[in-house]
Amino acid sequence: MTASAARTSRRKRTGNGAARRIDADEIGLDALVGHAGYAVRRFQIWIFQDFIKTLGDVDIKPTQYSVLTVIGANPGLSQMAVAKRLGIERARLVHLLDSLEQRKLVKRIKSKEDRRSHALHLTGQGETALAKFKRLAAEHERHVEEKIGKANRERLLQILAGFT
Amino acid sequence: MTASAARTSRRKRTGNGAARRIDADEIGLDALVGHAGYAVRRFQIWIFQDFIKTLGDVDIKPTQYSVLTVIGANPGLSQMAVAKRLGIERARLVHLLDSLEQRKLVKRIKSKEDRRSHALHLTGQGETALAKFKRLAAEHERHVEEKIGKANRERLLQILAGFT
DNA sequence: GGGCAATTGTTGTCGTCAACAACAATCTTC
DNA sequence: GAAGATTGTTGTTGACGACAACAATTGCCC
Repeated sequence: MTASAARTSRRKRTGNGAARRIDADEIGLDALVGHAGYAVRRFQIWIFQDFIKTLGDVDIKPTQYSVLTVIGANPGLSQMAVAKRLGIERARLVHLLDSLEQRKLVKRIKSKEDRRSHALHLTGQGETALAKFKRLAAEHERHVEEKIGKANRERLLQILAGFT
Repeated sequence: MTASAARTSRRKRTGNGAARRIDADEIGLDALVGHAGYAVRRFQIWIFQDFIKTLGDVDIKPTQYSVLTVIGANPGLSQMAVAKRLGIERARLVHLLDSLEQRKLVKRIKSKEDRRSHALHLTGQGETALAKFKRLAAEHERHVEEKIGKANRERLLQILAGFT
């Protein structure tokens, strides 16, 4: 049916149609190639793994990094505002902030304007730590460049700019 | 510090530095813009949601679709081969196939060459169903085109071709 | 050719994460 | 002031990846 059915293999046993011993890279994906979602999913897995590995020493994962970055750039934000901006549920953000607060990177300050909400700030430690995280994140970004090419990375960011 | 700190708001109360009432779209992302991983993650969320919605009537999710497509294009594959090719763990694939087999889309046939393994095939129902799924998936792909542009989608697939 | 390592499918556990629902405290609105 | 909305919190559920253990079977090695 497809081209892959005619390929050879380490232990070929063609003819009866049953199980041949084949390698993963000779399996045809057929319609799957040409699906943006599939390519994006695989790429996203790769990129997250590299991020986690590159920031492994400081134990910061992508979501934590995004939270710290947004708070650093917008001190005093409420949890609701951060959650909405990053597309995180506020229930999830609670635990994320619990962890970051325990590590003394972030502090929740009771707002006086709205006593329901917390104004989020980086601690002193948090600021210097974030600076280091950003350096490591830049290193990770260089890995992306090495993987797909500098120009392609630029183009990718341009294409997906509407989703930030 | 950042430009966003000087912006206005619905209920501005600048000066004391505490909580202002601000909208999500006026929060600066600072360093987050320019991170490929963040853009890709947001895009992937959007694209999966659209896929799930578009294939909602037939209740097929992206992973199920990828499994059916690979089996359809390579009949007789073992579970191990499918798992390796799609980057799914074989433990996870067990449940996926249980579900697809219950829905009479896929059948596991005991292989005679290697009695440990199962040769995976689509059923008759599975073939006609997959044809329908592919039509819906093509519709989803058109949504992607409308979102980012036809040329950009092509370029995206080209850039990420190495991850399929 | 007999024994040992590797592979395949399966089951189970653990930790992460998104999606909800419910709740108390507080704010907004009328 | 009362009713409804919002904020942070807690808890539950289900999907998912990573791992480990296991039986059945195969491949390999001496």
